[in-house]
Amino acid sequence: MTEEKIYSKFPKHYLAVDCVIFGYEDYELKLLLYPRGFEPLIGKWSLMGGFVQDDESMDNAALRVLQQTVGLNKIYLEQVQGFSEPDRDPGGRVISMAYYALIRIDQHDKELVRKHGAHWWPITKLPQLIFDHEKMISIALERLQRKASLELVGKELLPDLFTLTMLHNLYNAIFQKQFDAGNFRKKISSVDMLEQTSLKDTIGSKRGAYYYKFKKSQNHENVLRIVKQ
Amino acid sequence: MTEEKIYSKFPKHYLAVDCVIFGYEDYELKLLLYPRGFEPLIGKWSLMGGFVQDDESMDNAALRVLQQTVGLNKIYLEQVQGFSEPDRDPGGRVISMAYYALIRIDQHDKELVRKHGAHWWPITKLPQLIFDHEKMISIALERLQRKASLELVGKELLPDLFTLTMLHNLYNAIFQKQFDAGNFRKKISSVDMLEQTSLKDTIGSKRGAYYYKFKKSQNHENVLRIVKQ
DNA sequence: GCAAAAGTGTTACCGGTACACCCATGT
DNA sequence: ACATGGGTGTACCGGTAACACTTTTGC
Repeated sequence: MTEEKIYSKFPKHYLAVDCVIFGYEDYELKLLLYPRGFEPLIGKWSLMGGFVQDDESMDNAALRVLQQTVGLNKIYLEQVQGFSEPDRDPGGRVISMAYYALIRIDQHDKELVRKHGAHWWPITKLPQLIFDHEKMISIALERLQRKASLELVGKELLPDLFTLTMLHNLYNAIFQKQFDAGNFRKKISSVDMLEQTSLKDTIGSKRGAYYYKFKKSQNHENVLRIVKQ
Repeated sequence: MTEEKIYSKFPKHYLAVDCVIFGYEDYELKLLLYPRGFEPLIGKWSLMGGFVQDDESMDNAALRVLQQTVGLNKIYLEQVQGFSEPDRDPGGRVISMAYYALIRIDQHDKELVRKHGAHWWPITKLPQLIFDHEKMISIALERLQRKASLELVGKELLPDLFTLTMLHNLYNAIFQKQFDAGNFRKKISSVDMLEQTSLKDTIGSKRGAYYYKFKKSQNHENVLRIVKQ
């Protein structure tokens, strides 16, 4: 019994993935946006996306798109939500699955990104976007915030070595608020996930701040609760 | 410029929705499952599903499927996650979006359900299921638990009038644990969402327990935190 | 010495938890 | 009267938030 025989009376649809690509730079959470490369709405700012192929899962489609656009292949990725209003794309009936990705701005392939005309936008000053991409971003940000409040993100957004102040600033950027420095520090120390190194950052401060790194064996029992849910 | 001209070089896919239908009865959280009606794996237990049509969103496809299978048209519904492994369905390449629904077991069309051969299964004693449906269920349950810990579910699962004990038992069933009765009661009272009626349930107890109902204007500011996230 | 960032300590308060206790009523 | 579930009160404990304070170093 072939596929055609079984399901052939049902309609088929174009299926896309759209990636909300988060990065962190200059005390700001940023998003990588692209000028759309084809009609309709060619040239308008857009999330990077692509169509799902026959032999790949949506996760893999998103990874492939990211590989092609930022030149990285080990990327933290999370499914966000499906978008399927019949008229969401004026170019045709396309169902899209939104993903969010976390990447290190300093690690991605800048040349590749430049060639596409892409640009890192601060999350607080986004341009107008096509279709339902703004909605995708706002839900993706909520998801990132939830993850960050439970899990200690940073591994995906900061350099291998980082100071607690850098982590603190990252969290301020993610939640758009000022966490108390002392309390934040204590909270972080209470979960046993970071390892102090003997190195110090002497650029950002006079006294110097110890660099930390993530422990190899992540202890997933210890959950943070940076903000109340 | 027609749809064909723009996107025609990309593949199309079958797109389905599968519904995790939660109900509550006899102190247990239950799931409505169906014997699959066609090959492959005909007769095996399965979530109720259906294919997305050209002119409907996935949400509407799920609502249509629910309408056709339990005979209700105002149903609480939430998207769970997309499933797209190329080989997840041996009958063909089908991407599926899982949804969960909350319905009142006493309100649905029992005759319609019986005709389909469907059965309400306690969440603790599920049969083997086809494809990745067990995964869909476990994620849907997590989502339901999260919603219930933040929002006070009950409107969708209990009768219009209910006692605090009934709500307590519902929460015990959802979280598979025993909440302290006194503390549960206080927590519920602290969020201003229920209205005490003058009626009493005199069947379940000798003293009698007041019936409550949900207030018209839900105060979404007041969030519960039944369990820590 | 002073400014500036790193890092520690202190305290008051709030909310969760455990559990004891009283209440109303049918038998 | 007593068993049963409904409903209330209390006391302890731990986490959180606000904020004062100390440390180190470059200028």
